[in-house]
Amino acid sequence: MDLVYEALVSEGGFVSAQDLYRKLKDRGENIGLATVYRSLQSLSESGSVVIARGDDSETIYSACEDGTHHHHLRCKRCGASVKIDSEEAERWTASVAREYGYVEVSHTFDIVGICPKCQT
Amino acid sequence: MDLVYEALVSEGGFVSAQDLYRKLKDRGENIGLATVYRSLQSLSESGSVVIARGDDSETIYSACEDGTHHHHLRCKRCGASVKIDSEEAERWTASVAREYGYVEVSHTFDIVGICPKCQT
DNA sequence: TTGATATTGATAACCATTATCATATTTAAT
DNA sequence: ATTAAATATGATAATGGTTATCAATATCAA
Repeated sequence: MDLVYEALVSEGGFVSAQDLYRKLKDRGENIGLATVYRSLQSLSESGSVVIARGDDSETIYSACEDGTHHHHLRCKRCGASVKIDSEEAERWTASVAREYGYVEVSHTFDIVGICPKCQT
Repeated sequence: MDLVYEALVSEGGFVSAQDLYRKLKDRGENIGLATVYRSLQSLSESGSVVIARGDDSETIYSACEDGTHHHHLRCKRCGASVKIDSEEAERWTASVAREYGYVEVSHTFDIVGICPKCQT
């Protein structure tokens, strides 16, 4: 679990479990794919890893110590992400929910683009 | 394809391909699962069906003729959804993208709650 | 009609994720 | 330190949604 977390931290952005597993194996670590999945799930439950789901069918993970609610702007090329404040958007969703009488409203934002480094 | 579209329209909200297939079969239609997937994909490409991805691993679809960019507030119980205007949120994402120098930024919002009808 | 093209349904293949299980490792109590 | 119980690990099988394959059928043009 520590191994997985460190690898994810050194990754610096979003990465899939499969990719993380491959990189750990390439580095010579003796680790199983199941352990990578288990660790990522535990870490996300404990709040030190955030989960996102891109357009493809893979779930992607990123180390993030910030337990407060926020969102990420993610690079579709390299997976790098910046934490973004979303007060405005929070207020917007709350008012929309109220307007239509929906309760227990939660939201997930997937905001992707190309980061400055990945722009040729 | 027409059959799938009509079934999706009569559904009135978000539903998975598997569920739609089951309902069509239960109704006595002679249709294959592959055709349901193919039709939904074509329809989403032509812009008459929108795609969302819930918490679970299923992709869900909803008929939506509106080609303009907007979002949906969806009920996690019954799949019903209301179209919501998102001007505010659009401006917010655009300004965030500019702030961090990201280009070609797109976003997907998944906003779910419990609709008035499903509140006991 | 007839031949070419496209669509369909059944089913196999795919692939990310999860469950299983025997082994190894850690922990706790004596 | 020893040992027994509890837990974590790695390998691999199983799961399930989605896609690819392919023969059969339907559509269309000449």
